[in-house]
Amino acid sequence: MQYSPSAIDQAAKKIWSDKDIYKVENDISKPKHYVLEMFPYPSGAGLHVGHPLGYVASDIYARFKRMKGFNVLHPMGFDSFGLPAEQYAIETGKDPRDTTKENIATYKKQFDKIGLSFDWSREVVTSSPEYYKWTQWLFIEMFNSIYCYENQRAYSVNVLIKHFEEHGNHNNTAFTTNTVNAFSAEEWKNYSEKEKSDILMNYRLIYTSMGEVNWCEALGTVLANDEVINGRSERGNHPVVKKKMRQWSLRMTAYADRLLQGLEEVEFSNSLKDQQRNWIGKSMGATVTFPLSPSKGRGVPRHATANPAAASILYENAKENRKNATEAEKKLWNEIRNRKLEYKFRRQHPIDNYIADFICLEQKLIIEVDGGYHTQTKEYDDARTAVLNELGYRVIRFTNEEVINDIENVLSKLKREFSAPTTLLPKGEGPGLRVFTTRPDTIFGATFMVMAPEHAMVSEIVTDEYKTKVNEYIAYCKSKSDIDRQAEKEVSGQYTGAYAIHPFTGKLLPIYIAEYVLMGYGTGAIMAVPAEDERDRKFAEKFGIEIVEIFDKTGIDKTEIGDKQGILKNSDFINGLNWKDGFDKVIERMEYDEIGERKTQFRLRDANFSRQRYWGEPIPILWKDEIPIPLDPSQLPLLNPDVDSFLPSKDGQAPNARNEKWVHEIEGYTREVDTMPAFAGSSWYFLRYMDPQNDAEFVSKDLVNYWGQVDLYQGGSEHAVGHLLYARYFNHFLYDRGYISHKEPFKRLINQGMIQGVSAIVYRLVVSGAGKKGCHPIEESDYPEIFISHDVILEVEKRNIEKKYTKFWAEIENQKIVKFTFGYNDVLLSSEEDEEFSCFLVSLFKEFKFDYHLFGIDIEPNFDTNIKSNNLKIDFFKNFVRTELKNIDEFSNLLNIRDFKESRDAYKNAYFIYNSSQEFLVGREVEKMSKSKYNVVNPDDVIAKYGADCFRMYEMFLGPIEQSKPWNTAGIEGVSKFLKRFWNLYFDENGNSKLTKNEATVDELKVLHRTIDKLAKDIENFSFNTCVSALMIALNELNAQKTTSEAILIPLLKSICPFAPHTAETIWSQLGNTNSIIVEEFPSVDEKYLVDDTIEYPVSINGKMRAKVSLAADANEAVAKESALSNETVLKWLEGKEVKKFIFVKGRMINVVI
RNA sequence: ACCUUGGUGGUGGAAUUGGUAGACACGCAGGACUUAAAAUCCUGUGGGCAGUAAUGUCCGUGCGGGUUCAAGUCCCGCCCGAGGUACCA
Repeated sequence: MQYSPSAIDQAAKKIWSDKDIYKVENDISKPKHYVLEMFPYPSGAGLHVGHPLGYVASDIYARFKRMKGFNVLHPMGFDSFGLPAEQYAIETGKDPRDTTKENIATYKKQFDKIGLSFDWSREVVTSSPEYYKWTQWLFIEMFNSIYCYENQRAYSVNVLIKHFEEHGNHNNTAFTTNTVNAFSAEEWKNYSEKEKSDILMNYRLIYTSMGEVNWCEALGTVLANDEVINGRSERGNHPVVKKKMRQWSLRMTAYADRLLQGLEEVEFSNSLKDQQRNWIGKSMGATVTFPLSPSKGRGVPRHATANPAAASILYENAKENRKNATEAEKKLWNEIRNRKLEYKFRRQHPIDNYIADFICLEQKLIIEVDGGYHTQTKEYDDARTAVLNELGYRVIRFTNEEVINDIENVLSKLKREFSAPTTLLPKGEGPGLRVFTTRPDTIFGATFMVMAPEHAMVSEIVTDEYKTKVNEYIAYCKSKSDIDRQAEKEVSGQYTGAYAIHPFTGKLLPIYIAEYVLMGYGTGAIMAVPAEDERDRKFAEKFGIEIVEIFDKTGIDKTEIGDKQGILKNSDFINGLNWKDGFDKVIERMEYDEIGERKTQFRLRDANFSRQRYWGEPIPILWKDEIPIPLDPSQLPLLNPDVDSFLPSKDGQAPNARNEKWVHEIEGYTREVDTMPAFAGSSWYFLRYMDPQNDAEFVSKDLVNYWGQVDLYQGGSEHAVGHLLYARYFNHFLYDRGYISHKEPFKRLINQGMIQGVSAIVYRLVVSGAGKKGCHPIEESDYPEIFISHDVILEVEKRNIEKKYTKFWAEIENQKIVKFTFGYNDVLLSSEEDEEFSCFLVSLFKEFKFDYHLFGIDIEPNFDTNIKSNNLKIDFFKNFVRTELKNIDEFSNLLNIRDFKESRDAYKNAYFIYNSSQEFLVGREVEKMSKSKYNVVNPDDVIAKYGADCFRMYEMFLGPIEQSKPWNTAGIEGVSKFLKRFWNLYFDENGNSKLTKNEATVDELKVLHRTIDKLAKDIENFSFNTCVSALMIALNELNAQKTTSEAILIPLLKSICPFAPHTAETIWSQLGNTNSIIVEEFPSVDEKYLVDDTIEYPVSINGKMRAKVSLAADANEAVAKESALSNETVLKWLEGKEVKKFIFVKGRMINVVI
């Protein structure tokens, strides 16, 4: 047989399919090894060259392990629910069930072309009912589970219900982040079904709550973050707003600590662990409440209700009273302390000139217990009540007997009082501004407060004077995504006119709103410490706010100055302490003063588990009277209903609502119409591969015990915090509920870098409005598309000071652009240099006949008019579209305008701004290869030309697996030549075997065993590029030695098998073997060929390599010194100098210091 | 902005983890074979300077400092690219 990649591929594949070589048996007598790829989404564009990088790598690993005697599970399947298929369905009306099937078929064909050793009998597809039946079952399991924070594990919700029935919610250890009113067992029993359901909803691991979504009114649908650009929809440029909707959520916060601890027992890279740790974001700190001040005068902390003149005496008396509490007082205190009645009570609390027995400040409710220690007259009591009422307090009295004999009645009376309306508190005495800080020790450096612009309290505290400005600023922030807000380089913010009061110093701290504070983190407000925080400092500098230094950093090495160093100063009672001691002391004081408390905060949020989409698992819930009831598992799977369109229903509900018959299929109930997110199915699929056809369980216990953890999980680092955390959470949950026997799903994880695409970027000019104050957005359809050649953009960019601006305003006068405003900086153009560009803009406007109305400018359409006061806003740099690579010339980056116009309807009438050579260039950007970015390169063509093995080895040869790099076929010829020469090592030009029984020489054996040794080590380390190099080196050396010995070439053939299985298999069978080489044993290393008798030592002078000396491998330092110092070159360097130091590292090098 | 990660010849990358920088391959240049081309094979190939040459010598791993006998590798401070930032998967 002649060398021919396609013939080799076919021959090998025939042998494998005849033998069904990849079928994996559950043979528990063999040691197992589970090698898994991250679940691919079967995109309509088919597999691209980026995917196989990881697949080939783990295929090599799996084949290697198999040849090493392991029973290797190496399955593949498809994460086939998701947005792209749905989007395609909306656009074309095609059923995603069909398109998904087609896409999967394409993928499988492509996988097989590459020669990946998957056992397709174990294929798992998330969108198949046989699979999602179990995803739905899991939903119900989680819905019916709660998490006990004391025992750190999940239980059935029945455990909690039983607890409620026996004890109410006293000593309830179920995890929740909500506040739940106290109730007794008796009360629980009397609650309605709805009330019970609502209470349990606080604890279920899957629960409903209100959550925010990106709502696009024009499209009538919820958009993914991906689909929103600058506050507008990617499709159609329509406005997008945040809207509250009822959502299902996954209570991941319950597992925050477990997910953190679990990282200790897995072999992930440190960087990946760091990413997860940072994502979970456990931080220790404190919440502090800063009282608010009215805009004029001073407010006081809410609990400081005593008459200031008498305060110190009153506090002393109160303390005394607490010590001498009566029996009734003690009993009542026991029942109401620690928020047992939801609200906080204080006892013996001074108010004005009195001391109340018990007081709830939130409710302005005072409880007096009569007949106790202080026996006043009725007149006195009445007078006192009158005064308290005057101050806005309600007073409720109980007798000693009532409390002692009928406490239940007392408590229920109290609860009734809570529901009575309370008057709103005046400004400055309100609930205060609550902040979370990880650095309570810096509290004396706090000189201002910053709230997120969307903080609910902003509207309450803003003074009339600042209302307009604050609203303008809020509108500005609304148009930006959280990411954009944080990425903003320019500091911005707006003063509200209000002040908070520093709880220790009483100083007034101005309250700002600013985009850099996000509502989603902590409490949505911060105490700003400009001395210690970079962003706070910048803010303070910009707004001229005082910066109080609080750390004395003298004596600390400049290079080491960082956070948490130095000794506290200007900090009252913590002066002279280090940060940690200050930290503890401040918290201690805050807790005593009841203005704050120690708090552990997680950044991790509960995961949203609802999608208002069609193409996902229907949520197996029925609603009856606002109560969600899970389906009985026997009714699963709940299939995706047929719908007349994949768009949302008329009232904005998920598409499933369109099929009303389905929604009301079961009488008296309404079906949940939301579906699950894509991560539902992909968070547990690795368990299903063990037992893919089991219809009775999601996986049998025996099989999960045998296959256990995934030994090697391979996938992209883009899944570091999403998929990997969800999957770990699901696995921990299943472990807790006793379904599987291991907590962590993935033992070892290798991150593959991405093969990136090089997208073609067509820049677009967006003219969006007019007016000095802000711009009035106009719809995309109001004017035609305008595209600009990339080099023109670069030209504009070059003239800008700030490199990354996104906006500029142009003022136009006498047909010339006279002034540009970039962001906040004015840039005056020197007329000469910018003549050309001015002209381009003017001609642009002429091209459009400059219809001002078109641009939303209300002004005479006359160029000679002075229109200085009206500004156009033109966005360049974040406005671009990507185009298919076939529309451009890969080398010159010229756009084929005709093809481009054809590619979308919207571009048919587009305008193009050329460069001075009348050319139109696209920009190129290296980014993730993805269908949506039109930068996909398909592997099929490569395989057709070079064969599967060449493709496999070339992908490996590109570089380290974990590194990302753009796809480039430049070096593929080298690998192709290698394979051909490798074939020619075994066969002459007539296709006859060249192998002989010649005895191998020592040199040949050295080459062989060093290669095998290198391969075995590098495969374990997932370093495949060096494996390919090693094989190339081996071939070069064996060719030079004209090796024909079987003793060398047969082991070599086996060692290349994991990398180039088609070539190895075909050579193997051509040599007359009838079994498959895949089941042969990987050759082992003979250590004796790895060592050399002599070593060539490099000799350095002062660290620079100057000479070489050959020494026996066991030479000692004395021998080395003698040899080195007598070397000619070394002597030349030594001339006139003495040897100060001689360094000898055995087996490595020699360094002579002179 | 934050978290993670990377930056080495014209290009992809190697470097036993602190010890000969540029393995292996592409590309390029020159040569052999050929009427010619392709394919194949051979030689050279980081840059500067000196030399006819062998060779010698200086510089050189994004930039600026530092530690060390010795730094691509460790430390400090920057610059740039990529991934993620919770509904792409």
